[in-house]
Amino acid sequence: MPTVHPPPAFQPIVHEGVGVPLYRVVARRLLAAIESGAMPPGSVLPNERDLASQFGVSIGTLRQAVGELVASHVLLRRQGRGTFVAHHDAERFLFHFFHVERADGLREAPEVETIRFERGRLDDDAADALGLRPGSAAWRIENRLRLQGRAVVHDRLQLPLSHFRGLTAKRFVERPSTIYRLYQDAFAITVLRARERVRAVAADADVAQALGITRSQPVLEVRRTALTFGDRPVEYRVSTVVTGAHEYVQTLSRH
Amino acid sequence: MPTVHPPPAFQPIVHEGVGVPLYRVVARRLLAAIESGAMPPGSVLPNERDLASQFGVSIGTLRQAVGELVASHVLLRRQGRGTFVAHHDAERFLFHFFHVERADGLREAPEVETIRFERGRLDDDAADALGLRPGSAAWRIENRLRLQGRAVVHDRLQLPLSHFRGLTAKRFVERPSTIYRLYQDAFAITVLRARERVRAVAADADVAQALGITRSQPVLEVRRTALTFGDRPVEYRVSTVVTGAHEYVQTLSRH
DNA sequence: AAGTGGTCTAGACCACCAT
DNA sequence: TGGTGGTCTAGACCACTTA
Repeated sequence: MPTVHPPPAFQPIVHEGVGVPLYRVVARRLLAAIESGAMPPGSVLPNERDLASQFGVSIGTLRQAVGELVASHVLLRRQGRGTFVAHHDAERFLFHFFHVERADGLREAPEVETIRFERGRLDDDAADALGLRPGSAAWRIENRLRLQGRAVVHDRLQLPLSHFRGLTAKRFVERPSTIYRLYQDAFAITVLRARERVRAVAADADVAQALGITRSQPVLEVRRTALTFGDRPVEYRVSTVVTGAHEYVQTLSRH
Repeated sequence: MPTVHPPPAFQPIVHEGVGVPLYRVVARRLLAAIESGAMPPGSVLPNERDLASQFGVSIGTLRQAVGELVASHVLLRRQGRGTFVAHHDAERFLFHFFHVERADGLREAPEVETIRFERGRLDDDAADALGLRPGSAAWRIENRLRLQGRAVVHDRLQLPLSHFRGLTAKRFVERPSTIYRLYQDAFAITVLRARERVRAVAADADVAQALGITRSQPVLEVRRTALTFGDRPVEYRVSTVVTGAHEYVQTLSRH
């Protein structure tokens, strides 16, 4: 039997206009192969010598191209093992996309409990963030996240139906791993990064009930737009965080 | 006349234990020269060929060392001009350390107005963040920041006296550029990055008065620890942000 | 032992910038 | 025009992983 994902054979690079560095052309070719599904998340790339000769470039140039994609978390290098197309897992989610931790610095993956799942329409904010028309068909999902057994975060997700056709409550709830991993495995959508805008607001009745807090208590409201390749938005969510025992954490300027 | 900052001559690298890559040894040497003051912020490095031969390494290895320091914002490369020791300016501050912008995405540098400047003592939080004893002598400073003429942020800074000896209200207020630039020029302290922890709280009387808002209105409280070389903490500040017209913004996972 | 990525060399030539 | 960093080559050898 053939392997499930035969690595594509890359054609030598010819000229591709002046001013564009060769390594960037190579990086774009690799990215295109990943986006097209020819090299799915988790799959291994041909080794660097082979790749370099397929592209007709030196190994140094090939490494510079791969290095760019590693820096943007599209690829993952593991010495002695190979280079892999990055995929979502609990660790990556925790590190890159979940920025709530206990006041004393303890980080842990949240327990997610889905409290609402229905077909609906994008509200104005979501439509704006996703670049779609308000009222477009969408999944509307609410989750409650617990840390150390305590309800700390309330999430309202809006997913455009056009990207997530065929999603069901059952598939959503019974996913084997994180939500972003589900996007990736079931819909070939890879979340690479996200923009977040944070405000302080008074908890509304909905959130207060879901999190068991007093109405009008100050809470963080985090509005996130998740992006895939080419910075195309694929998910809009509003997270409400009860701060006090837990906090929203950022390290500025690491890059 | 001699130039103000003659670039130090670097000695060839001999062995430096196994397992440590050569380029990392070179990077540490450069960093040490910067930390020691031999290459002050804004100064230009010798060109890459010369540096490589001083260290006795190939230009590729030298470039890899410099590349690491550029990635961590210690150095700055400008093609055709040279490699420079990074220094703080309004642009860098805005980009790396000021994450408040108008709800519609407009970013602008804040107008800073100092409303309190006095000698005092570190409180428990600041002492903990700075790794010093509570009650250590410190400068305590309060600023009000305006955006588009509107008071949006209230800052409470605590600076350990030991690092900022000789600071005066006059020097602080009449600094020619940003606060971090003052740290750098007057105290040889370069802020490289910062950790921030964000909570939603009700505005206290102090803050409400300074920002002209109602007491108990939900506001963001951002507690920042600013770090220099070796992740040594040098400043602790609590910023209170009125969100609504303005927001706290983050882009996750760029790196 | 075989295969992978990681480090390092000793160049050549290009693109950009100041003068 | 001369100097800078940026790109690219064609290797050699090292360190790590797996079998």
